[in-house]
Amino acid sequence: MNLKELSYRLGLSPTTVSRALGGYPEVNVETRLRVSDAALKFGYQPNRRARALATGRSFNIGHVLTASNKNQLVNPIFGDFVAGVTETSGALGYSLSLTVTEADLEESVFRRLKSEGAVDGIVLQAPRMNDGRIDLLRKIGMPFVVHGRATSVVTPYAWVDVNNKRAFERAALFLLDLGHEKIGLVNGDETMDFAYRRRVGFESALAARGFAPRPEYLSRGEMTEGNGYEAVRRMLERPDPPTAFLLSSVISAIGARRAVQEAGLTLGGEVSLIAYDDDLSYLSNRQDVPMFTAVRSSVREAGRQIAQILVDQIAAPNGAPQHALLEAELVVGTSTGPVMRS
Amino acid sequence: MNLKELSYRLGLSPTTVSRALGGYPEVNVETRLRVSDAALKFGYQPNRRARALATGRSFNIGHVLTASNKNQLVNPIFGDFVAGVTETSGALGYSLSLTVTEADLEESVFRRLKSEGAVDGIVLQAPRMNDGRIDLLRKIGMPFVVHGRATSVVTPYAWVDVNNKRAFERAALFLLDLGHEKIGLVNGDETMDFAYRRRVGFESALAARGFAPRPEYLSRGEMTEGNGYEAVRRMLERPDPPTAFLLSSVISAIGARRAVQEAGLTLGGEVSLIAYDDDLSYLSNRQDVPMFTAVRSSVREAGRQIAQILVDQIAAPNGAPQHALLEAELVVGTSTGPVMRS
DNA sequence: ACTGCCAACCAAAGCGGTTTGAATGGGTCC
DNA sequence: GGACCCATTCAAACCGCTTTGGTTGGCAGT
Repeated sequence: MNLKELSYRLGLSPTTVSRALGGYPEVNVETRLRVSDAALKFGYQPNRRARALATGRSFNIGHVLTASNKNQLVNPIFGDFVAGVTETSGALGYSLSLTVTEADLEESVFRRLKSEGAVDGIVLQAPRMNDGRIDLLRKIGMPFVVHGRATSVVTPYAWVDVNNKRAFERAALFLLDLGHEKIGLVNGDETMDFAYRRRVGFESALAARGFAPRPEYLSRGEMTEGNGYEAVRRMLERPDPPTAFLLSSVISAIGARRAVQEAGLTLGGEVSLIAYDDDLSYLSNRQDVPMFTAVRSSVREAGRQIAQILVDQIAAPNGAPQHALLEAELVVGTSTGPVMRS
Repeated sequence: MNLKELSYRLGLSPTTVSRALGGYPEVNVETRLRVSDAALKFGYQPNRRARALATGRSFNIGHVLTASNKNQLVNPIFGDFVAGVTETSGALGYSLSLTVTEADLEESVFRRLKSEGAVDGIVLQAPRMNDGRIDLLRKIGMPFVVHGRATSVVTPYAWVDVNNKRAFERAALFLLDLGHEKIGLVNGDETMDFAYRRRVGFESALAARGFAPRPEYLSRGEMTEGNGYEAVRRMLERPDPPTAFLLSSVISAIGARRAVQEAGLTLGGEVSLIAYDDDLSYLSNRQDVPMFTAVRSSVREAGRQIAQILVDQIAAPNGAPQHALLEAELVVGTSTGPVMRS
């Protein structure tokens, strides 16, 4: 069932039927009703491909996954993030279109998506501190919203980010207030902007209490269970081990918990731990009393806001770029306690 | 830059340019070269929307996420699975288009995707034992491939599945051979087909050794860390606790590990544990000696195969439905050991 | 009765490709 | 020299919708 067929059956022109369904005012109320009844009855849905061609919009928003051979890692937040984006974009009539590429081909993929007209806008994930993708997208005129920010990009762009600096500052101050002076930071890959900001927040808290950061208490890397385990194990093996840890993800925190337990120590006792919690659905830290004390911000909610901003941006490409800064909440769980003097 | 413009600059008709780029034989070699050079030079890419309309194909494959209000859970394998699908489908010229919907609206979403012509085929995830979606998709003539199977659907359809029965049978036999007679099964939601098959495999192994399944050693539910923890904790609190556990996912296995450690027991010592490992990239169990003894099959690889089969199916909708049964490997890690008599 | 206006509807021109059916022209064969 | 073929190329139709720029006819105003 297509428009021509439907309009023929109704004894109307395709124009009128299209307008009736599109909600245009120059259609008689009675006619509009007749049309929408018939559309329902015959199960008519405008063909998306034809609509896309006629309107010049694809009703797709794009998201590019990069997977180099070295790094087959899928971002653990991917699922929840995408669920959030899709939830909102879907309600606004857009679907999310995924592409995978080698990391070094990402820019050519953006160019292709643009010249093919495959997507109307792009969601940019995991910006690095100096991320060339932002300028590229602007240059080729592709609407986009960044999940995160890129410190060294100065021209304005649309973004949604968590206040990572403040979150880690608060977390560190919380530990310092409990008397912990030796705090290990198990950070993400610090070429990533969020990881850089987290370290800045951490060090700013230390400085506020008169402490200097100690390089041997810093670890950076992919946020996997294994890396969390290794980092904490190594630091605990030091002659002067940290009494507390700040972890960049619940996943690495799980590895940290393993290392702590293997060392015969207990969380919330000899060792305190605060994790950054993206509120992933399959790794819930939302028990009555959370297992991990955490700074928490829902990555799913970030996805929702990004979709909304992106669709706005597509509708008004020349409007001022919107952005949103989400504050993480500090939830106290069982993994922290006052420092124990030995 | 579009076809008309490009052909004008080349002094050729759109027809010839289109054919030259499309690789049709009736184009002079020299002309073809001239055309592809120019296309490269001007950065010409056929407009996807126009191509879609002309060919009647969208070059999208669809995947529908369901998220009811009760169940906001994102399948933990989602990220890796989607990465696998996209990897292969992308290489074949298809992108993956995601939609989210309330679970009870899923069928109407399928119908809409069909009548809108938004996607050329669908990847169906997480089939239940009696899954109406399979018959629906067949009925509306939408090509699809199922990730998993649906026991009570008898008409043939395309699928890729792991031999879940065999995997759990082997895992259980391995534990039985170590002398474990009291084995707890922490299964997924048994309305899901894979979970059902896993239990069948488990019980078949027990039967082979002359044991009957004990309902108090069975737990079913979402495969979260929390559920793994709870299930194992409860079973360990029994007067006659299991000496070994079979877990349906590494995520619940992580919860299980927590419960075991809290009970003051050690994995591979008083308690053995085997997990089903989907080989998720952010929860790697691929150390030199894996942490968890596991039956392992890469969900990403399954995604790749599904994409290939689906694209084949789209090209030849009337061909016999292909399928693939993947065998899981049993990898021995540190979480299992012979039963300890008390 | 004539003009002007407005509500309602429609024909036709795109959108940018692919594909059908035909045209062109040089070479081959007899 | 004429018929035939084949290799190339092209004009035009088509995919199914949106949108521009009318057209129609009834009614109010004078």
